[in-house]
Amino acid sequence: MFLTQRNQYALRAIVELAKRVGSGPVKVSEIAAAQAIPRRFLEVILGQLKGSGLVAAKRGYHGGYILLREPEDITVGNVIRFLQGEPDHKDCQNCVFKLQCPTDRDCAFASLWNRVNEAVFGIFDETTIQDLVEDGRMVES
Amino acid sequence: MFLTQRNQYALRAIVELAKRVGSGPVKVSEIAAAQAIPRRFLEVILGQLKGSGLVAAKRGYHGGYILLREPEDITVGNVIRFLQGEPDHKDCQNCVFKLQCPTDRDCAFASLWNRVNEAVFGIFDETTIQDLVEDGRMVES
DNA sequence: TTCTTTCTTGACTAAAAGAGTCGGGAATTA
DNA sequence: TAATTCCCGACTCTTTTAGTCAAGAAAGAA
Repeated sequence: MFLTQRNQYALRAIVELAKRVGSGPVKVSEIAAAQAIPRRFLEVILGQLKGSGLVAAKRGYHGGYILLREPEDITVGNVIRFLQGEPDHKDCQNCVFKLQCPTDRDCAFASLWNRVNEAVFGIFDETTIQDLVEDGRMVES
Repeated sequence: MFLTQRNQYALRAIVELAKRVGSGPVKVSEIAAAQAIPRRFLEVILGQLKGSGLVAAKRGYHGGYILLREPEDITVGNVIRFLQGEPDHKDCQNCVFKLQCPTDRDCAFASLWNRVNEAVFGIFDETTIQDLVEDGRMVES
C-alpha cells in the first residue's frame, strides 16, 4: 500500500533473520524460500541492506546473513528510512501555490504532507521488527 | 510524497475552483494557467472528476467547471478515495507469513498497514478544500 | 442559421519506476 | 583444490504514470 514490493521484501527478510537469531548465518536461499522472495532479487536487496549496518554477510561454506542488532532495537522506520534515502524536497515543486513557493516549501500542501509524513513515520518508528515477529506468531499459531 | 502528480493536479484544480466560487464556470484553460498544469492533461482529470459529483461542467460560450459543494464540505479524503477507487486487497498477497494468509488478511503486516492507512486517511478526512485555500492564503499574503 | 467557444472521448505515445534476471568473480572453509 | 556462498554490475521486462492529439458534440452569440 505505502511500501514498494522491494521494501516489503527487505522487511520480510529482516523479520526472517530475527526469527533465527542465534542460529548463525542464514543463507539468502533459505530466506528466499521461507519468505517466497525471488532469490536473485533478494541478493540485491540484502546487498543494499548491508550498508545500513543492520545486517552483515559472511561468505563461504557456512556463510549467510546475520542481524547486527536485537530485533526489538530495530524499527520499521529504521529500515524504511535507510532504503528510501534522503526525502527529496522536489515534491513541493508541484504544490498548489507554485508561484509563492520558490524555496520548495511553505506551499498550501506543505502542512498536509508534513502531517501525513509524521503520522506515517510515527507508526513506523514505534513498530519494531520484534513486533512483526510476534504479530506473525499469532497467525502462525 | 504519497499522492501521484495526477492526484495532486486534481486537488489543485478543485482548490482553484474553490477560490472562485460564485464567479460562474471556470474554464479548463484558466485553471491550467493558474495552477501550472498541462491543459490537455487537466481536461482528462476534470473529466474523471465529474464522476465524483464534486464538480460539474458546462459547455459552450460561458462554459467551464463549477464546484457542486461548499469547499468546507469537501475533504481531501473525498477526492482521493474517489480517484483511487476501491482499495485492492491484493496487497496482502505479499505479506510476511504468506502461507498463513490464504484469505489475504491477518498477515504480520496487516496491523501495520491498517494503522498507517487509518492515520493517513484520518488526516485526509479532516482536511477540507477550504483548509487548503486558507493555507495558501497565508503564504500568498 | 452559422460561427465560435468550450467541454468530451478515446486512442495514442513517451518516460519513469519497479521488478526481476544473469553471468561471472571473490571470499571462505572443508 | 573444490564446494559453497556472497558480491557486483549490467541487463531486460512490465507496469504505472504522464502527457498529447484529433475529431466531435453542446451551447450560446451574431
